[in-house]
Amino acid sequence: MASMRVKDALAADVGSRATLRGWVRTRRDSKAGLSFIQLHDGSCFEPIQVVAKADLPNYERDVLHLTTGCAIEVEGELVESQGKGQRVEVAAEAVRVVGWVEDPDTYPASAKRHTFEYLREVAHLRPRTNTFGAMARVRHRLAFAIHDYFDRNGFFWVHTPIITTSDAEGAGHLFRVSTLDAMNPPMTDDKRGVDWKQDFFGKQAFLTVSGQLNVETYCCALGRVYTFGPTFRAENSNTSRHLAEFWMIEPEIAFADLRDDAALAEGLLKHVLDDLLTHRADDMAFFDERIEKGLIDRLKHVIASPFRMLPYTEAVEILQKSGKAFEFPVQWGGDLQSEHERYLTEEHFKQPVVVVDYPKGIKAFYMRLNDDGKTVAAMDVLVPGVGELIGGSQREERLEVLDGRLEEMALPKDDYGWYRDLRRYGTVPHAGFGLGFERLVMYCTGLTNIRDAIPFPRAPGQAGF
RNA sequence: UCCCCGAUAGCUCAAUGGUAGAGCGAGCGGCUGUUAACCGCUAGGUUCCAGGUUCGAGCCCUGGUCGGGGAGCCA
Repeated sequence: MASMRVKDALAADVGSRATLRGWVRTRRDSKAGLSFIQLHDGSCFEPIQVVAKADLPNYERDVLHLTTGCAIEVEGELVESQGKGQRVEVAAEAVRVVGWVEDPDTYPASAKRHTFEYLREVAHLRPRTNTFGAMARVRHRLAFAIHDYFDRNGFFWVHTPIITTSDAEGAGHLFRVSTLDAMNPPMTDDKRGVDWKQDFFGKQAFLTVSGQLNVETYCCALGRVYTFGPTFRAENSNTSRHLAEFWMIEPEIAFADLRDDAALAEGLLKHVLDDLLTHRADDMAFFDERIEKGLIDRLKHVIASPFRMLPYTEAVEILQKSGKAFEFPVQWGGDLQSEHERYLTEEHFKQPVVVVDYPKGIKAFYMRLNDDGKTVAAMDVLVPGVGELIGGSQREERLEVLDGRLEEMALPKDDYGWYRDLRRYGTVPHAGFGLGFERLVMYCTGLTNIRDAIPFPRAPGQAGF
């Protein structure tokens, strides 16, 4: 008989026959001559209850020794449950042990509450817990919904490179990619440094920090494009919101300005939240009950209300008039600190806020200079609990202005040859943003540490598993 | 990288400088169509590492390592 997944068994008609395979979550015995086994196989949040009676030939030998984590195969009939808590259960006719837990006393994912800190140390077993099973399914659904939204709106997924030789993307420290012998690298003739010409790519290479510059080229040909892939930052940042390896979604739209960009961000977020609540209602109910009370209502509120657009200059005024004693003073021209962003989105507006038109001095070279000459068409989408979920901008499409910005920031024009070409050959206004996927997962689940929003987190000093 | 806090049983945590304990988990037994089951018993320890102070250190001091919270950088 073909095996059935728990998800389908829970929805199947009473009287159906089923073979189920999965892992034991708990076992409870009754002296009435039967054992209850909660079996999960990852297909959905709920486990299914298996009722194994004492007349099974291996009841004494096997069933009574099943512990949390054992892998089993159960064959039987789906029957109406006599107990409360579940509609159907499996009346087992055979229980086969596929894999035992060798020492139940030290099984790292035993049937008790574990802290997230501890579970990070057993990242290979934590997917068996409620929380991390749910996290994995939510991640999948969010990724699916993102692709779905873009596809429906005429976007094309562009696969930008992971390895880049452009060290000028201006977004933090890079991880070097090299095949040279680190102990004894070839040196230049003057012995002053490593001779990168002899390296694999004939020049220095790194892991990408952003696909933006690359995706802009396809934007200026296909019109609506996006990237969705891993990105890397070699920054020594130790916070609950940063990873050294994270996934980023970067749409780029042609013939568009910052307002179009903000509208896209809002449309995308609302679509994926709605899709998630619809398709992963089981996991979301768990996050709502156990991780963050009121989570579902919060997300529904976000879907229902328009995002608040807030020019940076107004944000500064609000902060200055707030009467709050901030650790860092608020003044026009400086970047908003975490505490400022938190105040705006968590206390003042209590909803996502799109801060736009930042001072040019604190933003990247490629952001479009506004007519005031002081600000650039940049935006940050700030959300309660997570902070900066999205960072984006309208790109500078005027070659002479772009060159002026490069010069201002002392960046070598020659390094931006192909990027500048886009402004020389049929340039158009265009805009885009970067959405941190793990931050989205945090925002949607209520998880408060980004290391719990990705299967295998990479952070300074952490790359086990 | 900076500031603060922490590290004791498989896990979560107690323990005036003087015999290292509990809850959960685990094993065994009891009870029960159970469902975070319940009741009883039992096992389980190089107190993170290296030094130091002391008659005596889980506790005090110094230096590491690792973890957490916050900050910066950002997504």
